[in-house]
Amino acid sequence: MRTTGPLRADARRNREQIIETARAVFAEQGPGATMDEIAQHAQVGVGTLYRHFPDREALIHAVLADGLDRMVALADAARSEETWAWDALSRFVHGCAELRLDLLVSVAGAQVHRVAATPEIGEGRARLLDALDRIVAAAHGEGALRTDVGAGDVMGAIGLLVRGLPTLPADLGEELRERTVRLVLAGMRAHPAPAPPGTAMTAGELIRRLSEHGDEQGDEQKKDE
Amino acid sequence: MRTTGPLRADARRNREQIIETARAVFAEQGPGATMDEIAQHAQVGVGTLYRHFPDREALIHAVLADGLDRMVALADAARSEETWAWDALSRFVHGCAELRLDLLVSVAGAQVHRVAATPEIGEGRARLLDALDRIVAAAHGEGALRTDVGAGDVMGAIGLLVRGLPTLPADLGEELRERTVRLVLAGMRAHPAPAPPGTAMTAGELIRRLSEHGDEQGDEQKKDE
Amino acid sequence: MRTTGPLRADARRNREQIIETARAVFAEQGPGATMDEIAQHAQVGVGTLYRHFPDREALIHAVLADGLDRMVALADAARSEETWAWDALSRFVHGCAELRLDLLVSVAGAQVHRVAATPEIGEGRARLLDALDRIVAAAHGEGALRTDVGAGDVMGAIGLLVRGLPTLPADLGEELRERTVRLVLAGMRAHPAPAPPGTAMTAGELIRRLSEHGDEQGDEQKKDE
Amino acid sequence: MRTTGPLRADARRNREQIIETARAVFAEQGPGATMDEIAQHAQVGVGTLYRHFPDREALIHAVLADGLDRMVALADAARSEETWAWDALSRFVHGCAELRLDLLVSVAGAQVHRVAATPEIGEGRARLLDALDRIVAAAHGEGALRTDVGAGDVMGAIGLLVRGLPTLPADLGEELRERTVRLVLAGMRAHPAPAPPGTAMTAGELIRRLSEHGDEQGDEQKKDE
DNA sequence: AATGAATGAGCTTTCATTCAT
DNA sequence: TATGAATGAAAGCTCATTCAT
Repeated sequence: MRTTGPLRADARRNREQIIETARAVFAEQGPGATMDEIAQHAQVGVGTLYRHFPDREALIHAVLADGLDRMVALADAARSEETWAWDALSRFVHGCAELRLDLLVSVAGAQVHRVAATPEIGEGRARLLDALDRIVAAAHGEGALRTDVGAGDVMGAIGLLVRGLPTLPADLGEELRERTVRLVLAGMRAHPAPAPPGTAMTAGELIRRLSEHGDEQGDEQKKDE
Repeated sequence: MRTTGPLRADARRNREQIIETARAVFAEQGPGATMDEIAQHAQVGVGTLYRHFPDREALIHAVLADGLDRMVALADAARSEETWAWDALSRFVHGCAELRLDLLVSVAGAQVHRVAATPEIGEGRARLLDALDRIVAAAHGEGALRTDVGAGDVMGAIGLLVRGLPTLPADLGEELRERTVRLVLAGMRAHPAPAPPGTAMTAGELIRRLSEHGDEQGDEQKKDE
Repeated sequence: MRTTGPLRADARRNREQIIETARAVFAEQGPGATMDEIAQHAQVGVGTLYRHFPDREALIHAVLADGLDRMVALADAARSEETWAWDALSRFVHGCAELRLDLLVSVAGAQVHRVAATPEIGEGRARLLDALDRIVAAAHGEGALRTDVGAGDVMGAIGLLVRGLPTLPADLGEELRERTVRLVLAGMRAHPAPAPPGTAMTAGELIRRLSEHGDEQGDEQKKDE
Repeated sequence: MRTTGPLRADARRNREQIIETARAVFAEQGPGATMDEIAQHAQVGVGTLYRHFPDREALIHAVLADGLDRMVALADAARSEETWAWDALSRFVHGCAELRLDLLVSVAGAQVHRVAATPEIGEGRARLLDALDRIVAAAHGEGALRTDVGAGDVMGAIGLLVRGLPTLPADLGEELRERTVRLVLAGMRAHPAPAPPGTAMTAGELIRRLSEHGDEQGDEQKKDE
C-alpha cells in the first residue's frame, strides 16, 4: 500500500541479479536454459523469479530491455570519453559485442516479434539510435565514416555481431568475432585504410585450432545424456 | 546399408525432403520447433522422420552437414563461373547468407558442440575451407583481397552473417543483413575502395521503417496462445 | 490422412475410458483430483489424457457433456419402459442422482460458466429438456404431477440432488440424498399423497450414525499430510 | 489464549472479517480460491490471515463452524419469532439456503472428512440438530410435518439445497433453487397440500431464460486468461 | 515401411506457507 | 503485529521418443 519505499531495496537488487544472471545463463547454456537453472544461478527460488517476471517471455523481455539500456550507456560513455568520434564508434561496436546478448535473440524463436514489439523495447531502441546517431554524425563530420553508412547500418551490424559462434570452441569463436567486428569497421571507414585486423586467419590455421580442441571437449559431454 | 537398390530413390527423396523442411522450419519457427511440426510440414508422420533420423540431434546434425555441402557447392560454382576471384568471393558470401541457416546454429544450445564435433561435420568443414581457400588464394593473387584476411576470417564472418535479425520485421532484417554483408566485403577489400553499399540507413529511416511494421504484426500473433 | 477408420477403435475406447474414470475420480476425490491421478486410474499416461483433452477444462467439459448424454438416455429408457409417466419421472430423478456427477459441478469454480456456456453443452441441455418434457407432459396428463411443476423445475431439482454430501460418511450421505429425492418427488406429486419416505431420520439417529463413523475414518487420513 | 483483554476487539473483528470474506470468496470463486485472493478481499496481508488461521484447512474449518453457528442462530430466531412451527421450519430452510455456504462444502475435496470430523464441528452439528429438533417436534405436534420426516432429514435436505447451480446464470440458479426448496417443503408437509410454488418452470421457459443470458456472459470471461 | 497414438520425463507455472522487515 | 517478498513442493502441460497397427 505504501508507495514502494523501504522493501524495494531487496526486491530491486534481486530483480537486477536475476536479469544479470539470465543474460549470462542464456549466453552460456543457450536458449534451452531452464527457469530453474536461472533461478539457481541467481541464488533465488523459482517462485521469486516468477514473482518478478510472470513468465519466461517477460524475463526475456526484461533482459532485452536491459541490454538496450547497457548499449545506450555504452554509447554515451564512448562519446563523452573518446576524443575522436571514430574511436567512440569503434569502442561502441566492440563493447556491444562483449555484452554477450548472444543466443538470447533466438531464444524465443518465432515469438521474438511479440517480445520485441513492446513499446518499452521500441522506446529503448529509439534512445539507442538517438545516442548512436550523434556519434555517427560526428564521425561523418570528422570524415572518418563513409557517408553512405548511417546509424541504422551500425545497429544492423551490431545485431549480427553481438552473437557468438556457438559451433566453435569459445575462445576461437571470440577471436573470429573480434576479427569480423574489425572487418566491419574497416568497411565503414572512409578513404584512409583502417588498421588491419592483424595476421590473417588462414584455412590451415583454423583447422589446426579446431583439432586442438577436439579432445578437451569429449570429457564434459556425457553428463547430458 | 548400401545393398538396397530400387527403394533408394523414394527413401532418398523423403530424407532430403525432411532435411530441406527442417531447415526451413528451424529458420522460421526458431529453435523451439517441434519434431511433430517438422514432420507435418514435410508431409510425413513422425514415425517416418524417426526412421530416417534416430533423434533430434541426428536431424540437426544432418541439416548442418547438408548446409556445409551446399556451401561447398556454392563455393565451387562461384569459382568456376566467375572470372574474377573477388567476384567469386563476394558471390559466395552473399550466397551463404541466403541459405537461411539462420537460427539453426543456436538450435541445439549447449549441445551444439557435440553436434558440431562429429567427424562428418569436421570433414565437411575441411572440404569447405579447402574450396574457399582456393578462392581466397586467387583473390590474394588478384590483389583484391587484403593479405591479412584469410579463408578462416571469411568463414567466421559468414558464421555471423548467415543468421537473421529476428527481432526486426523480415524484410527490414534482410536489407540490413545485406548491407552488413557488403560492409564486411568492403572491409576485406584491398586498396581500391569497393563498391559502396548504396544509400546510408540513417537512424530516422530505421525508425520510420520499424513504425511502418507496427500494425501488420499484431495480427498473426494470437495463434501462439 | 485417412478419414479415421481403423485406429480409432482403440482411441475411442481410450477416450471413453478416460471420461468414465474422470467422473468417478472427481466424484470420489473431489475437485482437487490431479490430472495424473485421473490418468493413472484410467490406465493411460498423462500424455494420452492430454492428447484427448487439451487441458483440464476440456476434460471437465467432456464429462459434463457425457453426463448430459447419459441423462438423456436415462430419460428415454424411463419413458419407454415404464407404464406410468409418474414412475418414469421418479425413475429418471433417482437415476440422475446415481450418476454421481457430484462434485464435478463445482470443479471449475468460477470458470464453470465458461465450460457450461458451450454450444455443445447448450444443445445437450436442450435435448435433455426435450426428452424430459415429454415425461412431464405425460405425467401432467395422468394427473400425477402438479400442474405448477414443469420440466425446468425437475431439471433444477436434479442439479441440486445430483451431488453428494461430502461432509458425511459415504453411506449416510447416500441415504440422506435418497430420502431428499423422495421428498422432492413427494412435493411434486398431485393430490394423492405419495409413498412416504420410510421411517423418519431423527436428530438422535443422525448423531448416532455419525459417531459410529468417527473411528474408521481416522486411519486413512494421515497419508495426505 | 484467553489472557489478552484490550486487543481482542480488533483481533476479533479482523478474524470475523476474514471468515466472512472467505465464505463470500469461496462461494463466488469456487474451491480454487487462493489464500492471497481471500486475504486481498479481506483487506489484510496473507501474513495476517495466517496469524489467525495456521493453514488453509483451519480457515475452512472456521468457515464451516461459523456457518453452523449462523444456522443455529437462524433456527433459534425462527422458533422464537414464528407462531407456527411449520412457518419456523420453512423460514429456517429458506434462510439456510441464503447463507451461501454454497461451494464451501466441496472446497476441501477429499479432505472434507478430516475438516468436518472435528469435535468442534461435531458439537456445532449437535447444537444445530438440537435446535432443529425442537422445531421439528413442534411441527409434528402441529400435525403440519409428516411424521416420517425427522430433523435428520431436514438437515440432509439443507445440505443439498444450500448450494448453488453454478452452471446456470446466477439469477436463474437462485430462482430454481428457491423453487426446489419449496418443493421439498411441500414434500415434507402432512395431509393438507402446501402452498404451491407459483407458476411452473417449463422446459421452454428455461431454455428461453438460458438463451437470454448467452451474450452477457461473454464479456467477463477474458480476465481469467 | 509408414503412420500417428501412447508414453512419461521434465519443464513451466502456481500457491500454500514461512520469515525478514 | 502486520505485511508481502521469498520459497519450493507439487501441479499442469509439452514434446522427444517408442510402438502397435
